[in-house]
Amino acid sequence: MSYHEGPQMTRYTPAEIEAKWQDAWDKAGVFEAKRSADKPKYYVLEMFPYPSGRIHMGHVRNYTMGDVIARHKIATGHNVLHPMGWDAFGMPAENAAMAIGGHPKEWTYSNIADMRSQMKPLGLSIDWSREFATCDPEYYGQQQALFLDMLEAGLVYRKNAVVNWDPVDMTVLANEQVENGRGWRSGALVERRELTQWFFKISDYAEDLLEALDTLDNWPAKVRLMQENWIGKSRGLQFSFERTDDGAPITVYTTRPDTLMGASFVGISPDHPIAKAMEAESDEVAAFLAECRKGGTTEEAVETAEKLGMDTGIRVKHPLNPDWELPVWIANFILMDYGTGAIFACPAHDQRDLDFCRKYDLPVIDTFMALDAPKPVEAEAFVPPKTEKVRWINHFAGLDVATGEEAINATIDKAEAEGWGEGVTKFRLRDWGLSRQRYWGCPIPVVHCDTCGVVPEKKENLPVRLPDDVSFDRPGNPLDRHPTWRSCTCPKCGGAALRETDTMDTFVDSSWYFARFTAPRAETPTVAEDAAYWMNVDQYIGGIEHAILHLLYSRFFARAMNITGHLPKSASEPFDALFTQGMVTHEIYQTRDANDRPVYHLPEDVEDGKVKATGETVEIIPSAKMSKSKKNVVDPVSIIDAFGADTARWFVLSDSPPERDVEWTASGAEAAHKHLTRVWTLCDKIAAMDPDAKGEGDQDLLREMHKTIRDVTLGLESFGFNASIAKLYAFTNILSKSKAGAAAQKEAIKVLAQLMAPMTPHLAEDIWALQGGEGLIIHAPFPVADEAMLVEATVTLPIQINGKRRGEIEVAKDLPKEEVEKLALAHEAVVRALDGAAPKKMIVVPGRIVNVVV
RNA sequence: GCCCAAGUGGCGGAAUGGUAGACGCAGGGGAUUCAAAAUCCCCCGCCUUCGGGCGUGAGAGUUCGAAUCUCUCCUUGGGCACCA
Repeated sequence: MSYHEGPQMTRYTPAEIEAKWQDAWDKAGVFEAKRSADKPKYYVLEMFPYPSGRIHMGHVRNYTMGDVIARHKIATGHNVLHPMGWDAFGMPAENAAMAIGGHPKEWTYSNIADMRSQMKPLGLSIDWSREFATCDPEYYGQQQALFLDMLEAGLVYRKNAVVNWDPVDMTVLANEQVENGRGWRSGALVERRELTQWFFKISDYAEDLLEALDTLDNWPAKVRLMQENWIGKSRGLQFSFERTDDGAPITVYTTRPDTLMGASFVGISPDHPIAKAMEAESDEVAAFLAECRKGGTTEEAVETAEKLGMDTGIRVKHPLNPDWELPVWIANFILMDYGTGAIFACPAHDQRDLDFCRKYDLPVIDTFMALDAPKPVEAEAFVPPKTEKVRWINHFAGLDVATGEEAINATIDKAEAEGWGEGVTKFRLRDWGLSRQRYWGCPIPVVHCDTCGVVPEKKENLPVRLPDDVSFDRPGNPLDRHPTWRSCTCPKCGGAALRETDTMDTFVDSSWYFARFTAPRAETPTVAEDAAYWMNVDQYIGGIEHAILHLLYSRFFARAMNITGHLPKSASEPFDALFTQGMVTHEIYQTRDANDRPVYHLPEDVEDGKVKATGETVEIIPSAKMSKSKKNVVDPVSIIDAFGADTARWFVLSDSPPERDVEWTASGAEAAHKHLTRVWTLCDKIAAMDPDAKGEGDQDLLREMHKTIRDVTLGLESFGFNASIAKLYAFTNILSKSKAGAAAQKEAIKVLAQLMAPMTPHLAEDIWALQGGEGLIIHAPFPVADEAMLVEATVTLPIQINGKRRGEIEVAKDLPKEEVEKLALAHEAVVRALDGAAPKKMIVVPGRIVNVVV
């Protein structure tokens, strides 16, 4: 450290300075959000975590991004709300109780305490006074009040729906508890079984939720597209097939009515009323339906299951030709939830129908063929885009060459004119089933009374609290078998009644927490003035895995909360801007045991490709999402202990664009730390300069400084944190080599600290203090680039020949096109390429490029 | 099976129609040091007959010009309604 003159250099000791500044922020209460009219408000929110007990690098990345935004907004004069809470209900707590004993409540609250203490050293700009957990009775009691208001508003109802049923454990299983069609604990083959369950009428809002996607300009296009596809608006034809017996007609819905002449059979869902009626009378049908009900409830399980069918013996008449009879089959791939639960199959133009027809030897009839290479369908269905023109065979509306779209419209028009069918709009979106047959969730606040039926609990009796004395030694819902909890009095007649034992889906908890943060201690779900002031969330940040369900449910809830008076109309779209960040990944280190089974090793136990303890060589598997089972995890706490929070923060932002995955590498973390040490040392060096010392290149340094301000700011405003950091690296290089005078260097290092402050707030505060900055850096106005310093007199124009770069010329910024052409033609590379001939064409894009076509 | 993304040097990535590889890691060379660590400086896509040629998962297309736009395919990741 003796390579330059000056006082004894200090060491960069993050442990000391980080604690010091966190303490200073706390004392000054800088992150406490208060309503005030003097500044614009800014609400930044990261998706709140599930309290698993340990924070992981994904959390560090997520919360650091939010923190960068929050700190930048504070520095640009905003009144910032940046809260934190816990998505605390859910299955893992019950699983832990089953596996290791204890109570979900104790497990959860102890995890929250652990995670909070791991999170605090990161120095996040969080208003901890607003913290809550969704399992706090103060929170879920308000959620129950919301539920009652929604019930009253007609947004909640009960109906039957299928669940995964474990016939051995006699319990409902979550999708993730079904492994290869078997229950995770019992190993029994899972069945689909119907239960009466509670639903939110999200389908009432299908059209609105779809249309409003267009207003979400600051959401990723891919998220909007995913939601659009999920809502799945379609226009099709609904009509009925008359039966040849005297049974009621079978109503079908199809999005491809134009293929009606290619109909092969009519298919009904195993859950269709006709199938169910037959089940009671026929052992054969009952056995077939039992077969269809094997397997889980997921769409994936249903769609990838082997296609099964059974001829019901029922025959129907083709609507266009009463002499044409079609068989009615029960088919396991038809969903009762979509359309009418019945279809007609056109195997020539639908692969699924074709597979089915080939298997069961049903006819395949072409209805149209390609214009260029017409050939009958064999093993592959012919499914061109609906916008492609095709040649129709025997089209009943007289079409010859037309697109699918045109044919669909013609068919619907014809059906409506002739009165045998109508064009209808349907949505793929189903109502939201919120019932869960589990303990650790928000109790649904209704009672079942023998005389009054289903009765809402009175609001003054909320919260309906979960009982603490429960056990998890048996499968099933402990609320069901609790000796006394269910007993209550009917709010309506005062007679003896039983409580509902279903609890709410945890997605309900996370569908309004953002609104609760605006008034977290209120005796009502929200407070009008606070909601009006803080909503909407200006920037929401979270994982892409929540692109559909969580975000769609939250959008629905915001609407429901508006009509029940808990949110203003303007908050119907609660998230003004959304950013979906990528995961943190790491290589996987694997060896094999005596039985050739894989054994995984923590990164900290591996050195130079060998297991430290045994010297075994590890196999390196490419980076994947950090997971405990693969042991490719790096504990943020140990990184903070080794390098400090600023290093961890700097690294998770530096190496990859925020929306992409970032690979954690030990060398990358060390490099980040090395860089921060370098900035620290540079600060010391500048502080030690004679304040009056003159130098050379002051203007150049300041010019670069202003360019850096411009570029870093742009990065901060557009989630280009990695780009901002690259510019900060570059400017640090320039500053450390600069021979400028003391005043310019001091200005430069202070601005550098300010630009770094959102990412490395502790280091920045320390530099600011050492360089005599006024107050806390977090309160100092963010630097603004001076436009005058950004203007360049000349510009370097690349010269291309046939689009390939072959040279460059330096020209005045506003040199006329003709002059540029002359200079380009005089360039030696151009002269050589032309070899005396005239150029075919010249493209001059002022200030950008010259392209000579020869 | 269906829906949505992503693919660029040895590695992470930059450039969103205009100089491909900014910035960082790894690597190589040098300075400093008794030596090392640390630090500092320089080099660093591939091939080359030193003219240049090739190069952004593969193949085609649009354009004066394509990593960027279009189509087909391959691979990887996310979601599929009871994981959160």
